[in-house]
Amino acid sequence: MPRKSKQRGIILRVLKRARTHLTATEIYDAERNDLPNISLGTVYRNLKIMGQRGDIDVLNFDGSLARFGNNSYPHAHFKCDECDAIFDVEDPIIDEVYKELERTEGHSIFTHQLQFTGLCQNCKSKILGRS
Amino acid sequence: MPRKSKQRGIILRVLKRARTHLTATEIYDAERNDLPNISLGTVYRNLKIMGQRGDIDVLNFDGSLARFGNNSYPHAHFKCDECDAIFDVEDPIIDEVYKELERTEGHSIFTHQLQFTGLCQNCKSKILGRS
DNA sequence: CTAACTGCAAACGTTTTGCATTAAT
DNA sequence: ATTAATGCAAAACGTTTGCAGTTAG
Repeated sequence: MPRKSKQRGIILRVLKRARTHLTATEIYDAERNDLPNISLGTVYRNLKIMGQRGDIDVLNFDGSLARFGNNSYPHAHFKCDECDAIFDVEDPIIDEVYKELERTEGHSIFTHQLQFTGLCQNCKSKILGRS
Repeated sequence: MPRKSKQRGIILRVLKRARTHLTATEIYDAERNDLPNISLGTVYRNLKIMGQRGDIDVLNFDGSLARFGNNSYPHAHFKCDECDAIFDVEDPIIDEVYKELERTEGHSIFTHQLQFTGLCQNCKSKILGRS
């Protein structure tokens, strides 16, 4: 049975406080403020466990990895092409989409992942000028 | 300006013939039937080019990479948890979803990627018994 | 002839793993 | 006391890159 660990607790705190999704190395760096001796291996081990448990949100945009804390409730992701920040956005996939797809395709759907890319509000005004 | 290459042509043929999406190494292995001396580096180089050109479909499900030929028209993907095969499925995200999200979130959306997981028709009947 | 493309092998960044030690229960 | 979790370092993995030679235009 799993035990509590200071290291895992702090990972979750780091993720909850972050404004955007973080890579393993960014988490590692942040966590060293509190636990200077934590190892990157431990961060990876815990992120894996927490991802499997569903405690956090594991995200692969292009082959690099980012994670997110407090897997609050269903949401999709938006990544800005310009500044690379990742935002949570409303998820338009509802039960009826599952049902309709299951009907047309014949598979049984359990989960989904939805990602958008484009320009975030911030970068948009920088580029287009703040009219 | 880009030139033709036997290697790149065969990659596309391999992808078009494949029943499911392939990893770089699988493509490499398949291609060695025709070009025994092709190198894995060349496969990666070409997959990258073809992906950028939009000739093929580049897919990241969990940190591993799969690709798909003949980027026919917009579709979503379904991966079977049991047999790991990837199927193209109908994409429920339509223009109006973009518009609605842009309105509520304030970002400008250019692209999206949508992936489902679950049990494919085949594995479902294997597991549940062919009633 | 030019330069895009190749094969090869070395290098790279990310993630995983083995092992002896530490710490939660 | 038991054994999950750790730090450390080495290894594994997928991918990229430098280079000299080849090939398409």
